[in-house]
Amino acid sequence: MAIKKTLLEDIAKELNVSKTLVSMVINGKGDAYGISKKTQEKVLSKAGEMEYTPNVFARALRTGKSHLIGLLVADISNPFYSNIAKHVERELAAKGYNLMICSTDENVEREEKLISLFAEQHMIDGLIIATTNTSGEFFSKERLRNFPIVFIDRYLPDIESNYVVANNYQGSYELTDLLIHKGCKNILALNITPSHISSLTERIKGYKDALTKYDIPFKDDNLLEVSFNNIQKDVREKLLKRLKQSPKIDAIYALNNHIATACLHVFNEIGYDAKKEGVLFASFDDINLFDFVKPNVISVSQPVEQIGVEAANLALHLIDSKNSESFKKIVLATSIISRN
Amino acid sequence: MAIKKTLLEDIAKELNVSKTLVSMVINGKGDAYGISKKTQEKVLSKAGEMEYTPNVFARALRTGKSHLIGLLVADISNPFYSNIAKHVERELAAKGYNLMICSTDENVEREEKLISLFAEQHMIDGLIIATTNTSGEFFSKERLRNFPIVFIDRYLPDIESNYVVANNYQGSYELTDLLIHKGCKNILALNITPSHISSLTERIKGYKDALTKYDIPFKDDNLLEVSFNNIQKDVREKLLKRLKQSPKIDAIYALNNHIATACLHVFNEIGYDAKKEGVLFASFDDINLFDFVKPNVISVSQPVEQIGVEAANLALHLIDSKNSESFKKIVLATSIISRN
DNA sequence: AAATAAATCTAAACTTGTTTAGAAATCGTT
DNA sequence: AACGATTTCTAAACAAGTTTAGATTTATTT
Repeated sequence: MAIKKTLLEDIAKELNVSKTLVSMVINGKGDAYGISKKTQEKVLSKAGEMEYTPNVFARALRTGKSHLIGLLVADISNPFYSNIAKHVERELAAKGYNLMICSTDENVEREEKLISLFAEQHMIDGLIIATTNTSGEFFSKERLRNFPIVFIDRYLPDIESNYVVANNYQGSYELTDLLIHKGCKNILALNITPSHISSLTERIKGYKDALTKYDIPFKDDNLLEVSFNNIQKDVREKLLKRLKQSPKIDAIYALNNHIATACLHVFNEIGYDAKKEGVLFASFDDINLFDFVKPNVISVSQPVEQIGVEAANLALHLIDSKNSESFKKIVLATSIISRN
Repeated sequence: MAIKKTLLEDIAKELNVSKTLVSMVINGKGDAYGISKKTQEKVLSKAGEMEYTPNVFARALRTGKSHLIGLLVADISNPFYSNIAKHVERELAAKGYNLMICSTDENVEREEKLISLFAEQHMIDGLIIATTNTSGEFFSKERLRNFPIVFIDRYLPDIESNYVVANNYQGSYELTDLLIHKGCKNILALNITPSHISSLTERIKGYKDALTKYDIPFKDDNLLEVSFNNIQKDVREKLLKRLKQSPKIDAIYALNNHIATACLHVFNEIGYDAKKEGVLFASFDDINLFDFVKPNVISVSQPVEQIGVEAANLALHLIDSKNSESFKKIVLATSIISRN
């Protein structure tokens, strides 16, 4: 038997005023609607006394605004995403918005279902998303066309959109450049396939362009593609095979943190000592524990906090400015952590 | 200019029936209300054709149910919590519920504010929470008394509640037991203070009881308390100091993953080689990258998936059974990962 | 003091569904 | 054909706010 909640009407009755007035005052529009200061105070104090809190559903139903922003990520257990989530949440909280985080489990269907529920239903006022979708088709739907959406981490090249991403090309280029400077000529890159994801294609491009700069020919043998659904097994298989082939590699470059972790597992399993073999190990995406893992990890660190903050503010901006001017594309610099 | 959404009424008009009927059919209550099969089919096909999706706010306003469950954690960027979140989400998705994850940033006020918003407002149907609160007072409020709440990771000893936690006592006891079996007699434990958090007090208890079992007297010098707000700095300071004192320690036991990471940073900074020093390193909470970090980490792994699944199901159970029978307390076994 | 203007407040409509109470149509029975 | 019983459907109330249009009350002007 739940306690009856205090309603606007209850306060109104207590004070012998209309609930209209109470609503206006509670929403801080007392002055705008010319409610006397004295009355405003009465209402506010009574509301406090009666522990009034508005019913979010009634409010959202009428106003079409929920003051809720959705964050959809592929996998909330990935520290890259959970760190972004933390910063988005902080930034939004400061602005009076709440964040609803959902993990799609790398499942496109689930992602689309959640977007339908949240965005089309206007359950949320805006959406921040690291999409797992391969094309922009879904987002081009009439109903979503005018919904405030901010892509993070990845964007879809076939549609115009607002996004906040790290400069994947530049980061990968610099990392490769560093490896080359450290004397590497046979850098084995491990990527995810199918790599329709913008961040990954750009990392590959940066890698290749850096090679080109130093006249190092790119060899197909030095780019292993591992299946997205089976990273661990694939990395194991292909890496083991490649390690036996010549020309011998002098660096291993994992294109994201999942692959990096998978490589570490393989090293561990076969007792591979990269240092002894004279092989450098690098990873795009930094994990703070990399500071302590055995093969030294040279990594590209993404500005996680900045991504979160910028994405939050961009989302809020889009919500405020209904007339969708131009699309905002924010590209943030990465930094190399070399851990000599 | 947002496209006009399809409403129940629109479908009703198209078919020349009442919106009541449409609502009944859409909610699968057609048979219960005796709507003819033929009409039901008409409605369903028209609804599909017009891409109808109900307004969640209107529905929630009327029914008082949102089919949304809240998950409040102190810090979503902590892999322990983000992993639980992932499993809770999976489990709930399978049951037709959505999860709303919020991170309170270890801020009690923010936690209470979010609970007020979500729970008291019935924005969510149930709450799963790793509370940062120190007492059960807030949760004893009339308004929350009958709200379905499942505590995870930590519970509040001063109130009766439903909870799903790991067996912190047993895990810590076994870990200490293992260290002793490996020859350790001076096990330095690092804990967070003030340690009102149930999980931590139980870990301490397990540690002490294991010592007692082997007639090893507990020494105050072997329990360092680091401030919650300043883990890194405190660990550094106190650990460095203790390392210089005698009797020399032969094991370092971090009572959670934050402390473990902080210890690793200190080791790194001062070039402390635990192995060479003959000191074992242990941690409550496992992180998968521990597999690769330099001082071997002996850890207690919590059944993250199980915690998530059990918490989700317990929450759903509480939502269904309004009459709050007895409180369910689920305590799950941990496992030791010794990484010799 | 009447007329006009300004300040303060309110009744009713509105948001979009769900549910209740009851109407209309169909059927079966004598 | 009349009656009640079923079957099928609907109008209106309801959830709890916000907003609009307009009503009162008070103040100002002549």
